[in-house]
Amino acid sequence: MAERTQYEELMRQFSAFGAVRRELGRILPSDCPGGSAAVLTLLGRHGAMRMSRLAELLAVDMSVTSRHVAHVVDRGWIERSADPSDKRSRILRLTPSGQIRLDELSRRTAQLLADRLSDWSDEEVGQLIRLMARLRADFGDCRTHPAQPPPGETPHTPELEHTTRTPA
Amino acid sequence: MAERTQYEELMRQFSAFGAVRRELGRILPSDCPGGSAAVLTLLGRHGAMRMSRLAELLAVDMSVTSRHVAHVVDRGWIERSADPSDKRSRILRLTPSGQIRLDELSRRTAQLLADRLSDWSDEEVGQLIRLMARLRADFGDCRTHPAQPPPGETPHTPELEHTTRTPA
DNA sequence: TATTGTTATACTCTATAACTATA
DNA sequence: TATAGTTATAGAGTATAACAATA
Repeated sequence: MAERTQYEELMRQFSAFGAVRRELGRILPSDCPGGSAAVLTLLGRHGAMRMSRLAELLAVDMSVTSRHVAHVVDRGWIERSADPSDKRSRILRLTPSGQIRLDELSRRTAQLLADRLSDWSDEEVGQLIRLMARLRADFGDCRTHPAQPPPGETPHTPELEHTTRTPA
Repeated sequence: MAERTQYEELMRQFSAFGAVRRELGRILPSDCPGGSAAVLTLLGRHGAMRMSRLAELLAVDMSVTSRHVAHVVDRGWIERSADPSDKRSRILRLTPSGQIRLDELSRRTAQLLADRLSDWSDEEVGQLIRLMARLRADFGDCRTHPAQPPPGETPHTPELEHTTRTPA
């Protein structure tokens, strides 16, 4: 358990991290914004999956996922096929052209990181990865355990949710 | 210098960090979005300053800073007074009501972090702070050293810039 | 002419809500 | 009735460009 001033400093670093995020976003091709890149990356890493699973991995609402996916499908980078076992579901899968796109993105990103973090040791990069993974885990299931809303405000999720979707 | 797969993993963590950011955003009062909170925090930490300095600390374009500041001024949380030494400039300063708002935000944020990171040691939180600060430094001056733009794309900043503003 | 700041416009990401189709 | 997914709409954040006032 850390002290309050430490939490304030951590919050400051979180806020400043936006600059890193934006810088990484600048190397994306104009037809492949961040949302599309995230979809390609997750499909590349985890293989074919349903929309709901992708929404969970992206940690955003399924409506958002649907929009990102539509953009990527339009460009032919993934295919959206029917799930024979449940006709409501759709299975997402990288196409060969999507794999090429992903490889290119991956190469470009690694290049930029290698450039900016040239004086970081392997161990230091690993440390940051571990801490951020743990951070994510401890904040994980954000949408299933909503924070106490500000007084006078309506909570964004009225009850415990076990899905990553808009309440009906 | 780390390996490529490590950079890809790091990128994945960066991407997933969005969920943490959004969760932290959910505890903000509806009249104080993230941009306003960042303005208050930086003025509280560094004291009165000019727009250009604030834009530099926020690491966003001055046009964005201007918008955030206008929102905060409208609510009476900061005052925007003329700089006697340069009539083009404006000095920003927290008002007493802004200080109260900031204290409240700070308290609420520390509370959420203390809750989510309850099993992190003081040392671990410090480690994350140090690594993120270094990350920010190594990505720092993003706008003054633009990354190589994608092939076939126009660079966002045509030349080396030494200010945080839209090229005229 | 160059600099400080503001405003108008456009784009991305996100959430909520309403809707369709299937279970 | 509940679930998977889509679409419409609204709000926040950001960047670029054009502009006004001052240096």
